[in-house]
Parts: sequence; C-alpha cells; structure tokens
Amino acid sequence: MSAVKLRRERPASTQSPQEKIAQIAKALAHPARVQILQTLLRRKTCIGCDIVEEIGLAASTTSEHLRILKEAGLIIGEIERPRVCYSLNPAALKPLAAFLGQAAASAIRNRQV
Amino acid sequence: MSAVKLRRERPASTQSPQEKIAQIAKALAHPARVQILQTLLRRKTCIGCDIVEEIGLAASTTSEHLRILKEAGLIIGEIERPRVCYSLNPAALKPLAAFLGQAAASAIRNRQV
DNA sequence: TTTGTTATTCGTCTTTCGACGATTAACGAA
DNA sequence: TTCGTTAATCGTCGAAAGACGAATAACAAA
Repeated sequence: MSAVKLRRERPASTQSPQEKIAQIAKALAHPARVQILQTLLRRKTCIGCDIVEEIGLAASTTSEHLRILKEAGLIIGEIERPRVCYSLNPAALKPLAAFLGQAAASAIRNRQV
Repeated sequence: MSAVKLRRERPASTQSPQEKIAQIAKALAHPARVQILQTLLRRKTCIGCDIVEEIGLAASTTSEHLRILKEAGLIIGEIERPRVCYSLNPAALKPLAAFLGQAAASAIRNRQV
C-alpha cells in the first residue's frame, strides 16, 4: 500500500507489429486460458463464476487468467451484480490471425500443405 | 556434464487440444521469434546466420529462440556446412489457426466483426 | 594438422509466470 | 445495518523464461 503498481504492458500505439502479435500469442500461451476461450465459444455468451469450476484451478488463479485475457482485449467482462459476465472479443485476435494467414499463404506458394 | 538434461515438453500424443494450441502460441509469444518467422516468410527460403544480424540479439540468444521454434516444429533447420539453412513449416501452425478460425466464425454468428 | 567459420551448449543472472490461500471490495438481500 | 455472494487483489513461493559471454563442436579449406 505504498506506491503505484504500474502493471501496464506498454501503450499499443508504440508497439511494433511483432510485439502486437507476440502479445496476443502470449495471452493464448497457457492451456487454462485457451480453455476459457473455448468455453466462452461453446456457451455463446457470458458466464459467471462457473468458469472457475470448469477449469478446475483456484478462484484466485482463474481470476488472474481472466485478467490477462481481459488486458489483452480478448474478452470483455460486464458486471452484473454480484457476478461478472464474460464474453469473447474475437476482433482482438485479428493481428495474430492475419500473421497466420500470411504463413498459410506462403505454404500454398511453396506447395507444402 | 553430469546428468541428462531432459528438456522435453511432453509427447504430443498425450497433449490435450488446449495444450497443443497453447504450446504453439507460446512459441509465438516473443517478438524476436515472430520476427524470425517473418524474416523467413519474406526471404522465401532458408537463411544462414544473418538471422542473428537481422534481429540484433546475441548469437547465443538467437540460437535459443531458433531452438524453441524448431522444437515447436514451426521451422526446420538443414545443415549446410558450415552454416544452417532454416525454413518455415507452416503446417505446424494448423491447430492454432483452426482455433482462431472458430473464434472468427463465432464473431460472424454474433454479428460483431 | 592447423586454421577459420558458423552454430550450439553451458553457466550465470535477473525477471516474469503461475499457483495458492488469505484478504479485501462491492454490492443486493434480509 | 448486517449478512451473504462473487470478484479481484495481495503476498509469497518455486519454476521457467530470457539474456549474455565464454566455451565447445563440427566440419571445409589451407
């Protein structure tokens, strides 16, 4: 309770394209977080705290994963007292998806599916 | 020089789908590695040690990034004495690409581009 | 055989991640 | 106001990532 925490990543505006892509990938770089996104994909819209139950980790740990996903912009959380309603924001995946698209295109050019 | 190192990730066969996806994402979760892949995309095929020069990190560090990419199957390195010739293996990106595809599809279903 | 060229491994260090329990926050309901 | 419910934060700890220089490996060429 002394100083500011300053947990920020770096303003998106000053990020290189590589950094943008890597940042999104980093948000996906944990099985639990992938599982959270898949859960949100399956059960269309928002979910309360049963994400915690679904992935089987401690509530605090899950909350941390949700924070990371939120910070990366991949999910959105709307408060609906006393719970929070999470939903996907697939648009945030675009830079990474575009990069993968390029790689796939090169695969076609080089005739290696 | 004492014991085995055992740096393995875990046999792909026993990996859950989430783990597979997360593992690929983890390999992409560093700007330098994204940059390496982009370089290989641009200059069609393999490159020697000028990857080191391109990304501006120490040779040993770069070698480590290349190892990670290789271990994830994203690149292939053929030795061409005295150098090594790297090339992309875009097929290894498939599981991640498929996942992003699903998310994009859900975006269309929900009318949020 | 010695020399030169490039890639990799080793050892070390600092920083970040991931997990947890405990605590705190933020309210609606009673 | 007090109570109950759910989320988020804090503090801690071990494990892993990331960076580097130094040392080593693996040959082709001289």
